[in-house]
Amino acid sequence: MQKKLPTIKEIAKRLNVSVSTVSRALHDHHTIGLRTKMQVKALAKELNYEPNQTAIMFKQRKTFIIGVITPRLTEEFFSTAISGIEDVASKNKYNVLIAQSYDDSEREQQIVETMKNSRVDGLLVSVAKNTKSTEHFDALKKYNIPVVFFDCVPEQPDLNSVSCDLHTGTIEAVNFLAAKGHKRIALLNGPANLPASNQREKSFIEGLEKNKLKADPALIVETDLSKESTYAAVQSLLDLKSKPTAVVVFNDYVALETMQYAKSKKIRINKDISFVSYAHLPVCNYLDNPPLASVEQFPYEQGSKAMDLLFNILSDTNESRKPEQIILDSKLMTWGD
Amino acid sequence: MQKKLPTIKEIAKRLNVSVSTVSRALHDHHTIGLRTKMQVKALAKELNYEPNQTAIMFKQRKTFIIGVITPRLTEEFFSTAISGIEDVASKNKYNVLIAQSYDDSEREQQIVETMKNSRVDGLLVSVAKNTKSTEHFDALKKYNIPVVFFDCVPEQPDLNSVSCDLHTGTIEAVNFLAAKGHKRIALLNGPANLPASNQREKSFIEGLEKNKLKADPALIVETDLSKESTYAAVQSLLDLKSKPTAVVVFNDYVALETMQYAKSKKIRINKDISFVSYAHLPVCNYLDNPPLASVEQFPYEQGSKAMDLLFNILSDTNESRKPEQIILDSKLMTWGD
DNA sequence: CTGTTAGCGCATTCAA
DNA sequence: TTGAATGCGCTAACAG
Repeated sequence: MQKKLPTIKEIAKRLNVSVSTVSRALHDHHTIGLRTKMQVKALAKELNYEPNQTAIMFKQRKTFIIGVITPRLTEEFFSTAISGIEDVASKNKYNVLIAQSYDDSEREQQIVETMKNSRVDGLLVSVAKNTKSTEHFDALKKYNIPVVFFDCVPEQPDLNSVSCDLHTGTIEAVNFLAAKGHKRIALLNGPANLPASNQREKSFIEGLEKNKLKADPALIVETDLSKESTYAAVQSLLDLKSKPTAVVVFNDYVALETMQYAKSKKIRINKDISFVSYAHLPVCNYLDNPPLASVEQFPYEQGSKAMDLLFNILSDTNESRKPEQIILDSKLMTWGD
Repeated sequence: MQKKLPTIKEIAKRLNVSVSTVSRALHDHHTIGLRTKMQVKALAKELNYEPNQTAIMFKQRKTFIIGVITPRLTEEFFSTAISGIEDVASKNKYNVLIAQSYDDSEREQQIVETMKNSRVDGLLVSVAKNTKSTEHFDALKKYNIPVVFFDCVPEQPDLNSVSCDLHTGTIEAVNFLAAKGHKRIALLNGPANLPASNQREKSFIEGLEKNKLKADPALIVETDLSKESTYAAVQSLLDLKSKPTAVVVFNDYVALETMQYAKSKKIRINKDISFVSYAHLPVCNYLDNPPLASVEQFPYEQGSKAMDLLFNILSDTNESRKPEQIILDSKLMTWGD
């Protein structure tokens, strides 16, 4: 329970002026006398007056709070994205409320409900993996709470979103390997039901074709992202009569497990088989054998741009603004300085 | 700007009852007729009525928001701690507002100000490295906003805090190395002005003594945590006539750099020189040569216990509650399953 | 330039 | 069991 703090009423009483005068003085309203303004400000400072934000939220129907929902914080991708969000938000005097869905659609739905009730001014969401429908977000429209999706964006038109197109990076990855002379390049992909997986596969095949390599279906395998599933997928590649000499892996985490497993099978990393991945985690810098390269998806930029977009929407008086999809290009990068 | 939503007044009008009746009905107040209660609830559901949290915050002088300030989110330690906080908070219907100080004391101060103005019910803080004074937190007492510090706790009595005592883990670390036959054990410590460094050094020396090893001052070196400084510190150890055979390193990040540098100097990791560290980052699992062991500081537990403590303080009617310092024991751990 | 007044949505005290 | 009235702190429309 908050303590009782000085209010404009208090200041008004002491100065024998009206509350509106005090309010105007504190806001540098143009219809205020310089003398009274000075007096009011002086007393305000003396009393350590601070406007009661909750009263302002209530009155203005505006909380200056942005809600952010991500699957988890501990994944560096998301904490970096949130840093981007927070930096932009704080520059605009907004606060950031966070919650984790743990990739659980139901929990996500519940969080949306909470955020709605606490009257956030807007929402930034990277959806849970198993979120298929966007119904629980549609409800927010009725409440005039704009949503901007980022990174993991629902497959649906007419949404505001910021995402990173994996196409360029994937093509670069295949080019990179092809340039090194690899002919049999495998794709260790994520679950087929993820848009992220489809994008990778599509671009991967396109990359092969561009390099006049034919796509062998046996070289495209899939993991549900669990360790066991990844191991099985890798093993299936190793079991092939004609093994791949290079693998494009779903992301760095999976790549770490993949390489660990391969190593245990006496495969020499990046010699017998080369690896390229997605995410470009800084920590791979410290590996003895990191993937040769990794597709950067710019989480900080995604976060900050999503926040920018949300602010644009919020400050847009036009009610029926067209949804905007901002798409960044991914980029193949190495860990060299 | 929020849209106009159904209010209790609206429900009251439609049902030809008073607003107070509606309010009571929705709260299952005991002085309410069953019939009217049912009617009210039915209509509330039909209209999709949701109580306006901002009005409640305003009226009740309570926001159900907890502010969390950490140096940065991208460090897994902190994002894990925040997960602990968020899990406990959401179980108690509280929301979590986050902000990063980037280890800058001034920025931290500014954030405290913002949080104070947005009337958070309480604050959880892991202070910036260069924060010496706690003045900016003292101010919060006047506003009745309790603060619980965690992990990086100011050296000052009479604070509420949750921290992890490095003593046990450090002793275990030295024992561990001594048991492996190491006689010359070095400490690559952090900046001397950090409490965290002092704790390590004190316990380190105690550990040596317990193992009847004498502490050689030349074996205690220091890094300001920058890569260059770390390299220099490592080099100074390698330059010794009588090199250490084992090093206790400030944390895993520093250890990664240390080992990378040592490797470049043809030192065989954990053969020529063994390494033990602090933090126990999961990602070290994937290194070819992780430190042999690392002192776990239980960020999730620190976060959740700090949140628990804050709730206890918040629900404590007793104004002058004694400050409580909760101290967890650290623990030396390896990355083996 | 300044004062008066109303009202945001809700909980709550006092009457009935 | 219910209603009427009040006020939380602030902004803003309107009147002077």
